[in-house]
Amino acid sequence: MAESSQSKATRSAGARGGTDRVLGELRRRIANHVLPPGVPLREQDLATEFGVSRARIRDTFGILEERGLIERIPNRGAVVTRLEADKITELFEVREALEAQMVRLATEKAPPGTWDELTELFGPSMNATLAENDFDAYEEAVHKFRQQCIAAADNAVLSDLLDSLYDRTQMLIRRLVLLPGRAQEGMRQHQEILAAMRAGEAEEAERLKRANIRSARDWFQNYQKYLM
Amino acid sequence: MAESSQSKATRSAGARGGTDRVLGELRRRIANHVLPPGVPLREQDLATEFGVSRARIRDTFGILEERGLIERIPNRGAVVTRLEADKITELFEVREALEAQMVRLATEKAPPGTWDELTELFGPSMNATLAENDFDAYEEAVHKFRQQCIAAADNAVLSDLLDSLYDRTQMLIRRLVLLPGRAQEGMRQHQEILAAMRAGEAEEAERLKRANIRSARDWFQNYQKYLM
DNA sequence: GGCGGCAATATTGTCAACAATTTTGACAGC
DNA sequence: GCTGTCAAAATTGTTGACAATATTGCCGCC
Repeated sequence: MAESSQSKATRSAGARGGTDRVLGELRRRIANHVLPPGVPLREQDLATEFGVSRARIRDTFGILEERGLIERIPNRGAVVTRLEADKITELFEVREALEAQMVRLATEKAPPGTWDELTELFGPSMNATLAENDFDAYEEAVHKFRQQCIAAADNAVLSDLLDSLYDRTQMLIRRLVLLPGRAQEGMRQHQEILAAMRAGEAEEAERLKRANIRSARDWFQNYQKYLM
Repeated sequence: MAESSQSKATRSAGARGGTDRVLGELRRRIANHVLPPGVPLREQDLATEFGVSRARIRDTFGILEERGLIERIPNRGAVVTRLEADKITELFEVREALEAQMVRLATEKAPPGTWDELTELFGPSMNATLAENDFDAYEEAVHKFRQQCIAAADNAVLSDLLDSLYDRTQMLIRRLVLLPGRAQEGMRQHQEILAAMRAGEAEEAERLKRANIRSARDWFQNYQKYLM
């Protein structure tokens, strides 16, 4: 995430000047629920905190709204977006398409050996870790998988869209991991995906990733009342 | 396009106040190359033209930049984005994933009979129209296909992403149609996609749509020097 | 003609003030 | 306690001025 935000700034050669710093920080806080859903955002307060003009904050708000992270209501201000269940379903449907493509492109474009280290990471030691309910290590592994695929896919447009989606859903994804049996299932799925990727079977890897996101969506729908 | 822009305004209950009007108009001009790539956009001039504050224009610029339609350079202003070949390739890769998902969802969600009228539209009379090099009718049919799929897919997040992508690529897509044989190929492909959709074969429809976008990308790459 | 220097001009970025709108708090009445 | 009214306070939206930065035009020199 931080890397992607940084790469965007680099790519635009500082196009947004001070906005990137503010934007990156607000994205982080919103994505992590440091600023939780429903919280109002005050222009002047943020301008003071970040030492920028109010105009700069308003500029940033435009971008945050476009990324679905906040909602602005005329004359009333901005609030951090609350995700409703139907919107989450929509996000999963889009995520399914984009992450499947990410995996497909990564498989097609990556040189041999790219996925060896990750395959080890998702190996027997991780199974043992999960048996002890250590979700941190699993989460970190999934994060690493994700980053490596994005890098290998080598598509900045896709990368940005995935980041944007992730900003909006990461706390939910984190909660999903806690559901009994979900992590173990996800683990198996990632192992299969990686096996297909190592074998260079892009279409199969894509199909498996698609199934992985669909199952996440199913878990969300089955446990919806505990998650929201 | 106009409908989607309108639906966004409705959904947010006027969240952006006057920004939507300005945003919609600038999107239209940029997408259609009324404001062609490379053209500078002057804040004060636009503020005067639209009768809004300069702050409102800057707000809109933030959004346009987030949608990839303009680039802003500190202290120098905004210009309409020029699409380089590698960025176009990236856009095609993303488009492939999203439009395939659009078609898949549309197939899964639409009631029987939804695609009958479109199938007729892409029928023998359109073949005859194309034989006379009447691309307008074909383009209109593809547009109608697209809109109907977006509506049937019933996913606002996906819809917005597709709109955003289309804004950025529509002039190129229009040029592609002119290439000798491209429209005829596209025509066949749409007929096949619609057949799969009518048969309720979501996965097959998706595969065919994917192939359709991939072939568009191939045509772009083969005729790149004539198109840019 | 090309280059450099410099002033004039244009444009963005910021600031402060104020208009417009909304929210909050205090109070009275039921 | 709840509701309505009204003033005070808070916040957004706009405006104009000006600082900061970049561009353009003019002139002189080689």
